[in-house]
Amino acid sequence: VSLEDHPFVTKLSTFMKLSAGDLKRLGSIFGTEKAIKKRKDLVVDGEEYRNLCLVRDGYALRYKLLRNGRRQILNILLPGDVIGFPVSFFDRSSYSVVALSDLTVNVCSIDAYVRLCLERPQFSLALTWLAIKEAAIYAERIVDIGRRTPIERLVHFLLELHSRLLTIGLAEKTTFKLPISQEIIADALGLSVPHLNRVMQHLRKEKFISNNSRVVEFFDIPALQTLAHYQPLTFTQIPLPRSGRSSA
Amino acid sequence: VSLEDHPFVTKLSTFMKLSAGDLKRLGSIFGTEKAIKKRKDLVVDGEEYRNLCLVRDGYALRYKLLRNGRRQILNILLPGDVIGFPVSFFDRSSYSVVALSDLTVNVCSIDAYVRLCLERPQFSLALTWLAIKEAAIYAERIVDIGRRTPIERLVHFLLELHSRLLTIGLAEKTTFKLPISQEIIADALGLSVPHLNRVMQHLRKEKFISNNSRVVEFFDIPALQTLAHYQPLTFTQIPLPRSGRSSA
DNA sequence: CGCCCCGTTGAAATGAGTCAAGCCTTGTGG
DNA sequence: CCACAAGGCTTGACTCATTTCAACGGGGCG
Repeated sequence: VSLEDHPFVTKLSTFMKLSAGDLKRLGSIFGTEKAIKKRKDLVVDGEEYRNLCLVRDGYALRYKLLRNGRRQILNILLPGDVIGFPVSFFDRSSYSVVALSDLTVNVCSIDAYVRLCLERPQFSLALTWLAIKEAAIYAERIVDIGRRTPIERLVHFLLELHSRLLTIGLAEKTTFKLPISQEIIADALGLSVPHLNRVMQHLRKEKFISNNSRVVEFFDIPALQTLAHYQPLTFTQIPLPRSGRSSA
Repeated sequence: VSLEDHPFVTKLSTFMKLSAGDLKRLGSIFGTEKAIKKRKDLVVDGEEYRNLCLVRDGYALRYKLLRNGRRQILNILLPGDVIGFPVSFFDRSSYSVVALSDLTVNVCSIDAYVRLCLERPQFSLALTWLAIKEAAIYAERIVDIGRRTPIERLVHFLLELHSRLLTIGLAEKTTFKLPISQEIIADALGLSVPHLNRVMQHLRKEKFISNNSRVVEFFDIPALQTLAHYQPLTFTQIPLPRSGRSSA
């Protein structure tokens, strides 16, 4: 199976070079493509899960449900993201993942990936970089929820989503499709649905954004970035030696 | 320099085996031990930082300061933790790190560590595991701040800190030294200081914990775990082949 | 001895949640 | 093709948890 056009590869390419041989090995591990139906649970809180699972197409949700029925959404998984962060590295999951839309994914066990890493260490570094990126996204969410006002929070969330969609080619410069309901945004930002709704209306009224039928448009990105204290971050390249020591 | 008794090594040992040769190579990279004064900035928001830096002794704080003067604390860095997550992997930092106490650290550049990884891939996997652990801590913090009540939040925070201190041998079964002020806890949990104070008093009054001169004692850990929805997590071992392929 | 940090307390103000209802849109089945 | 159902969006009124602001006390450190 060829992975060249896989959004995961697109993401990897932003911080490392992949040789044809690398791609082939990746393909040999992530060969099987799997279709998942909307609403299907991929990971269940409390159960064991030990795979890397790459989203090729569609959206998913990583979340935790508390006893009192409250839900906190940790992240929205886009094409190229890894289902299995961070749960595959613990004896059992503490989060759930559910498909938001119909999904196609490529699955590979942790064990198989580790074997690949021992053979080609750059893949292990790639995994580190991805885990770090995940941590960085979470860190910004903490700041969002902990100390930013609801308006700032929402804007920050939208800017981040836009930026992530851009890197996998699923957004325009000032516009993108927002594939999620307000309930989901509220649960991601630690707000109630009515309040989120009012904040959204405020943003529309003040002409910061428009938002019709799940398409968001930013009217003044620099202003929004300032408002939300948004700092676009660029990854460093993995500092691999320039020699061909790791080619096929 | 010998690292055998370094809390970082203690942490690594919980999920991988380190040969004598591994330790020696690690020592060759993290050789220099550095003393840092209390209150000294280690990482500054907006500047470049590109080191792994291991805390051997003392405490530090990773935080972000917003324009309006609000501060969100991302994590409290304990002995064995890595200063440089996640900022060393981006072109410039978006967080600051400051020493909470006098500190001794071992520093190593990212480049040097990556060279080590290419030579011994298991170190690269170790870094992945650590990054994942960091992400998992952040994830729980998101749930804390987003959807747990202030009491749950505080208890969860204390349990987690206790568990982290236990793995590096700095806590007793039901007791530990809490090296931080209420202002810091408040900024970590997204609460105001007066309110955190009242929540703390509540916990004491209800005989859940005692807390004198920065020593915390838990009276009924299972009850506290239930109260806070706390799920202790155990890391999986890195699934390295049992053969000695990676020995010195 | 005095200062400063830290913990503590109180009163008042408010932002955000809750509950409940209505409407609009989308998808679906007859 | 229409009718209905279901989910998602919007609105309002009310409540109260939490913040804010301000002041005080104690204890350790210089």
